Amino acid sequence: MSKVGKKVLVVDDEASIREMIAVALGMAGYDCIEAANTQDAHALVIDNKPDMILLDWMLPGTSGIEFARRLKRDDMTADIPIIMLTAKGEEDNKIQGLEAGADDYITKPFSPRELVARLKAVLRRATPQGMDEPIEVSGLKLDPICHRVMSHDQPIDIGPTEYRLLQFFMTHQERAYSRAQLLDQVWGGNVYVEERTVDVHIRRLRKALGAQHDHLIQTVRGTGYRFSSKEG
Amino acid sequence: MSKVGKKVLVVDDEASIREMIAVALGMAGYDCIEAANTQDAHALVIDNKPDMILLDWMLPGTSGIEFARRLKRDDMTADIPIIMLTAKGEEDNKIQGLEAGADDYITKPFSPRELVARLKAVLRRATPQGMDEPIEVSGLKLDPICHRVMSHDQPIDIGPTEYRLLQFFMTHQERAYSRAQLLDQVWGGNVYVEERTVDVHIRRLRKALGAQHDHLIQTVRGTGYRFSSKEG
DNA sequence: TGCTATTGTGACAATGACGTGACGCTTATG
DNA sequence: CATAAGCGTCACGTCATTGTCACAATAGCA
Repeated sequence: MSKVGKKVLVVDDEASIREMIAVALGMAGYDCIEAANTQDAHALVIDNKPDMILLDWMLPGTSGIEFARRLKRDDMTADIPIIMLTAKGEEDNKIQGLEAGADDYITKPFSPRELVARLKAVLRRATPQGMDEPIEVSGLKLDPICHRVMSHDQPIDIGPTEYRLLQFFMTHQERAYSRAQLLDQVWGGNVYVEERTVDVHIRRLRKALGAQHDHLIQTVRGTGYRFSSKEG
Repeated sequence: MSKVGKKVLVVDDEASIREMIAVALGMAGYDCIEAANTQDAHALVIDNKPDMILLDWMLPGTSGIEFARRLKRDDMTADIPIIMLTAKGEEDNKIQGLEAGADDYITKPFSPRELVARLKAVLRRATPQGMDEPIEVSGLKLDPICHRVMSHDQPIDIGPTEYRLLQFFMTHQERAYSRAQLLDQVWGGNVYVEERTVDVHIRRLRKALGAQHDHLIQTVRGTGYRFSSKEG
């Protein structure tokens, strides 16, 4: 039934939080190792090579962000996804954390279910080969490194949300997604947004793609949307 | 008409709060059942199997947290998401509530809009869709993941009802079904539609499949229809 | 061959889902 | 501070889908 659990390193100075996370992850079939500070954590990373790290922002000693930076600088550990745990209202920290290389963040307090959901999403997204390689479909090219979309060598100007939407579609082609799934994957799990908002961004993306490529995004009536180069 | 809303159990000792929530949920298309204490609530959970529970923290008798723990301990009820209603400033309670298995919390006072939004988000996370395998019969392939029907790599365009009809047939081949059975299985149990409506959708499906595949759907005179790759 | 029950077929109005433009709000940018 | 850009929501228009009907076609049977 359950696959061999991925190893998750939890870094937090509060033992009760670690305990709660460990329980939640255990029930979801993950192996959990714990550290109370970044020094122990660093040793455990080298030692156990976990598949993912849950990292509290507020830590005594070296701050979480510094720890994240150090991991991302080392090729051996740069590929390990990091989810940052932040307290409510620390918006600035989130941005800094993401810039430091974190792959997602969760605001405390969070539910075990949400934790596992985000964790799954990040692990799913963390396909090593994918994230930085350009993707091209029938003359439409998305380059994550340049953070730019090109249509036959002509730049296409779109907003951040449309970019993430297109990136998700191009990395998950052929498959149909409901509005709810798109909100989860593109907007992030814990935002409360009307489902019809997806329609509007689909519209903006289609318009930006132009007649040349807008047929790539197909409406699946009664279900959601799909990205496919095949006609539909 | 057919959209039977999800059932939501509201547990709160103040009737006015329950009333307000019931109205808000009703307008959003949810069925709402109410309980004033955890004993009634527990009976209603067993009885009605709600899809989600809104649970006030401060309750006379068994506290909300105890109630939540009991539900999460029972396999039959452990999967029901719980949103806790807490008063402002009860930060400790929130953490305890989440540890007890609650999936989210809302701080009073809250707007109906926020309530519905959070509720949607939790329900969205709680209902992952199953990964179904594609089915193929003599060049006709139905892929539930792409939500698409292909005839020898050519997409076939059909409406949602025809899609569900075809999906049911392809997962229940070789057997004849009456119109009443098809209405049950494809339309859903408690909708009133004429039996002849099935004929019309069979017709539409056959037409969409084209001469290539329409013989797969066979008329069983006096009984109903059957999906089979064998002739006659 | 006729007769009747059953099914096929095209059309139609009502419904609902989706597309589309506009608006106000927030946040970046100068 | 002013301006611009991006975002989420709404209201309305448009079109696909749906259930129903009337009538034509067909199979089964006397």
